[in-house]
Amino acid sequence: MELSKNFLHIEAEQNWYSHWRQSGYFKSEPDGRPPYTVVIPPPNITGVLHMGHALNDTVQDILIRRAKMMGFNTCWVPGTDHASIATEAKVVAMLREKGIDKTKLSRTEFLKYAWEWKEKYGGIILQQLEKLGCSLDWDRTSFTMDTDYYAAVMRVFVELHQKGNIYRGVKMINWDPKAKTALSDEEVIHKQTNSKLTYVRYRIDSETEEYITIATVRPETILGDTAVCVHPEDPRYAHLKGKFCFVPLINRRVPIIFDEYIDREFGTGALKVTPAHDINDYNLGLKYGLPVVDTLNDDGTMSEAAQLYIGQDRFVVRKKIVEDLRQAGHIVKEEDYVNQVGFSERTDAVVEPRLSMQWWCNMERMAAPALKAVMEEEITFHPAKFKNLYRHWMENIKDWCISRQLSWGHRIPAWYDAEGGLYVAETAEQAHKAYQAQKPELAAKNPELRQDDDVLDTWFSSWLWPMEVFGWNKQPDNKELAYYYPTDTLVTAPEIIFFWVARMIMAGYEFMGRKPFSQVYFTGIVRDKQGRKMSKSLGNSPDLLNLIEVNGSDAVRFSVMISSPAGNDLLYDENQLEQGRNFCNKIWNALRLVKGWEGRCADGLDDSHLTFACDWMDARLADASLQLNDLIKDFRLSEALKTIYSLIWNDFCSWYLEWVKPGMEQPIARQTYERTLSIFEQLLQLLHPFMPFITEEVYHQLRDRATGDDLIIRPMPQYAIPDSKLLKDGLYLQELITAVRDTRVKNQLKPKDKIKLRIDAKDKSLYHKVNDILSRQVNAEETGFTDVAVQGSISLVVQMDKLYIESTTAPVDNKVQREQLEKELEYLKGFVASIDKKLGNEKFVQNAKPEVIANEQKKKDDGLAKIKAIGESLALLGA
RNA sequence: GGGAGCAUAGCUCAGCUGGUUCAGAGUAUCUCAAUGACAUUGAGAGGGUCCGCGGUUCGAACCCGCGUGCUCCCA
Repeated sequence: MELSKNFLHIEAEQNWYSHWRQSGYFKSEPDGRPPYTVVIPPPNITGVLHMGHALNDTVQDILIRRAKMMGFNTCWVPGTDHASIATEAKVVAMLREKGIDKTKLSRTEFLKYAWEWKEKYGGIILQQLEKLGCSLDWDRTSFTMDTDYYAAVMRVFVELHQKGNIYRGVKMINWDPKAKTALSDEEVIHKQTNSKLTYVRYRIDSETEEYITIATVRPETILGDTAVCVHPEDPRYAHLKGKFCFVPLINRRVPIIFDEYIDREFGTGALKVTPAHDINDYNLGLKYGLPVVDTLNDDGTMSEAAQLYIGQDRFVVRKKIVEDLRQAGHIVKEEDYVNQVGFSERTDAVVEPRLSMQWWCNMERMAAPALKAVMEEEITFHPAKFKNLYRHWMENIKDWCISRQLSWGHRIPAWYDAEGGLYVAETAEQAHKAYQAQKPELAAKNPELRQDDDVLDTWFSSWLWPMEVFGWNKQPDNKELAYYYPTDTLVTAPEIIFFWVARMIMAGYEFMGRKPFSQVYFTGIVRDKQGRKMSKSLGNSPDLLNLIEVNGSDAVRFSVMISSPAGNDLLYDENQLEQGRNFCNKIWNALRLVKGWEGRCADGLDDSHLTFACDWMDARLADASLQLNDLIKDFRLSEALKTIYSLIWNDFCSWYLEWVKPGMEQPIARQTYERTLSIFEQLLQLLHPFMPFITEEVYHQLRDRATGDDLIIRPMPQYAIPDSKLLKDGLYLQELITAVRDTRVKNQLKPKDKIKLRIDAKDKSLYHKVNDILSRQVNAEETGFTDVAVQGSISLVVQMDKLYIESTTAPVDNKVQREQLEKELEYLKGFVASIDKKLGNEKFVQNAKPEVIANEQKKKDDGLAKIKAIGESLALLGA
């Protein structure tokens, strides 16, 4: 059958993905082989595939596919995350479009819509992973709100509550006024923002008209002020000790307090204190017993307590109040000011510090073993630099705010009775039982319990991922968990090292008593050409599915991997995509070439002149393969891909195939053909984890395969360390060919002009082996040895050998050659002189290692020999 | 404010344990090449103050200090 001119990726991708899947190659069951397990970082059900996933999931697929060929029982577990805030926001928006107001729905009704939404859209991202070629075990697909998973989250909550690590309390939290929920510290993104620093004067309560001026970036919070604070040693304010002042507009009389917390350099050195709306002010309030006036509603509008502007948005009020203060003569000045403002990770609303009753998880006890595991490399981080970051966070770990004022998620398993009594239990029945046992009278009279309205932070479920996907909760000693846990490699982004990685490690030790994974590989962040992070809001993320459709999955995988050094950010550039596409084309055409020889195979043909080529290519294969082992072990995947790329394009296509290629219409020896097929197959195998589709397709095009002979499951050969002499000889042959070609071009010999090549070499053994190849590659009609200079020829020197090119067609231009040789001679003389200087340096000879000195001596000898050879050639020219 | 990292060709980056690997790759640029697996190609060329200044050393892109610029994390 005729091969198409180009690789047709769309057909190949559909074909092979379904073939792999139907053949059960992605499936894993515990057996006698060693396992290699990866759990996917579960993408949000709201998400669509973007460049970040492409990078992250390609890396995982590479690791899995390679491990599979290495003989491991590989298991890559897919799944999705329910993503409370993001999903709830999507569902609310969808309802709004339908004209439905969420607040008018009961919880049950809302959840019905949310589940419908999940069923409809939640699987899209998983289907997109198929397009990328991901070899996930689809039968194991998990979701963080599956029934069993949900139960596991309940159990964990109750256990930690019993251990005293989970408690309920009022604290200052980060409030998202758009989503109307608490956020953890990790969900707040601090951004530099251009603000205004407003100087406002407060009248002192005294006989004379006296003022104290404070500076603030949040004038709307003035209405919640309950003190003004200055530094005790600040001479400017020493006279105000014991005095009071009036909050402008509302004339609240508040004390002037003195505390060393104040930065005297900032603003005027006087700080307004608003305990309800700033964490530091809150702490001051606690210290000095200040009242807390909460001037904001949960949606970010002013509350009744503010007295003014009630019901108006905080940002509107910020402008209005400055105007009103100005009218009243309280504004001293305004300055431009750049500060850090917290934004909600999910809704991008400006986060409001707010006092609130929430559920908390104390992490200190769980942090200890988790920190130790990473520091002592029970779990290794790649790159290791993230260990520091991790340690810093773990050593300063704060209580985790785990409640969210949302409906979509795991509802907090806490129930309250009419008297406010609390019952934490995995189920409502258990809670009721506890209620009846503890308060029989009340329970008889008033049997109803009210469940807490809040749900848990999403990460409070995903931290159980590596254990719960194998059914930990239902049966902690089950066969699967025993076999697959701890998993091998977690591949994720450094952005979620605290959110997720650290917490999974803690959960692993806490509930399984063992680490959840052995290695963590942190990929970089995908950026655009200008170095900006790819994001939906910037719109600089290309449409991945479209890229795959146009260029092919392999080309996309190539493009994200080739420029993704371990742990560094990836600057995505479309011309890498082109490089990937060209690479596919190159491989495809190598296939077309080799296939073209199939019908020209001849038995009994002497191919001894090609033995060198095949032996050398085998050695290169072994050489590269051993390098790959090390690179992949260290997660240097982009370098690994570069190594294979260069092996295929340069060694195989540019050199090897040219060396063994039969002449036009000429037959090829069957042995050479067979060896070429075998080499090609091995190259495909090395490349397969990176570019699975084209390699599988070409593998099948090369030969007729028996059922089940698929590249994806072909065991990787073990390569022995190759003969270094062979490798060196190959390089030397390349150098010879390049030098002669170069000389031809410089002397204006046309590619088709025939030449005669005469070689003056001390060691002729290599030439005997490669003469035929050399002749063909430089288009020489004759190649032979000589002991003397050949008159009227073009001469060149390659390492220690002198070569003479005789041409019948082109005139020999002495001048070009002379200049060239003289230039080289000059360089060599300088080179030898510099070594002489080194060797003449007594201190060098005394201090340097013997092998370094020997090497210098050898370099000098080689240099001198070359100088001699060039000198002879020059003498010949001068004649 | 605290901490971490980075700076090598126009661009993106390798360069491990200090020594020749005359500092490499890919890409971009320039020149040449048209029946031949592939122009999605081939053969070549040019392109570097290894950020600056000091120090250690026989010897520094590499180790140390200071400076400059950029990035990230935490508060």
